[in-house]
Amino acid sequence: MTETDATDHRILTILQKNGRITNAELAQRVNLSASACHRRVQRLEQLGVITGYAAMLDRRSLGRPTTVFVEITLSGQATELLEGFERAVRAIPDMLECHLMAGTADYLLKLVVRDTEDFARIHRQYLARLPGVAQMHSSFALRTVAETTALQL
Amino acid sequence: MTETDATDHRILTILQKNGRITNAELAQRVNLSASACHRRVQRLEQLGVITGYAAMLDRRSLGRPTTVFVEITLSGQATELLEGFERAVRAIPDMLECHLMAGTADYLLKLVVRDTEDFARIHRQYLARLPGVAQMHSSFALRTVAETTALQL
DNA sequence: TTTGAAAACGAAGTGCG
DNA sequence: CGCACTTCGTTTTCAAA
Repeated sequence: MTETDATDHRILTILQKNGRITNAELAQRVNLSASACHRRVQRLEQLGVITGYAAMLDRRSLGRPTTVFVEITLSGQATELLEGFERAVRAIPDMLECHLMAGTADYLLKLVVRDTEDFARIHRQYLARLPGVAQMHSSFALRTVAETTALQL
Repeated sequence: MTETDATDHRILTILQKNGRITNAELAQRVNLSASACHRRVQRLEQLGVITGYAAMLDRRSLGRPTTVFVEITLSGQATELLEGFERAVRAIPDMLECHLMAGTADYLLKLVVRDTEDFARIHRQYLARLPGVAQMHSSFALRTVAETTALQL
């Protein structure tokens, strides 16, 4: 909690938007010398606050414009059942997120697909074969109003 | 639309996992000369296939361990209503995603918060004040099984 | 112990064959 | 498309506060 200060937060805010900024420019923007700034970034990486760097891609250009959310209820709450389900879930291609939700042992999955036909194929090939499923409900996103991974610090 | 070949896909797959890899190493891993590889990456950036680079942060370290999904039904479908709602939604802090869903003019929001109390505050301050809302339902994630932004190419 | 200046090293980007 | 060269950034070291 007290392991990151306000300057760290400024650094992280910049790096979330521009993960490839040069250390020299980053240092300028947070009013530090290059070496002091460099040491802070290294420390944040070592602490695991920065887990890595990623290129952000345009889904549309790559033929995955469609986001689908799938809600799944399992037939029970036994640990074995959940483990088997989760193992199978991890094998689904283009599955971006899977959350175990509070309440009724529901899972919420987020997938990105080419089109409805592509989703039908994924459904047949993967979703319909998931073990221990009692109920499943899929919802398509018509339009994404906002989508980011950047935390506000 | 945009023509990308198998080598581009290999480049993108690597850059999604390691956005700060050096051009020299990237070139080696895809069996290209440094200059050829460099030109491809530049082209992908220029085409908008690569939209940027981001540091990935650990939410837990930064005190935002809790993911909440909020489903909202509006009281109508008038363009004005949607626009007013979306404008207000964009002002919510720690809102990572907002999707307009097919079906019943539902919105699905994803937020990351410190704890349930923090969510209660955000609810009071922002969610409860959104215009045109007929129904709202919030669900907490107990555990995140999988979470990535990386597309499988 | 922490900081900044600067050197040494390595990578990126350009232009030319 | 590849090579070589120039420029620029990173990273280490060292000295000082």
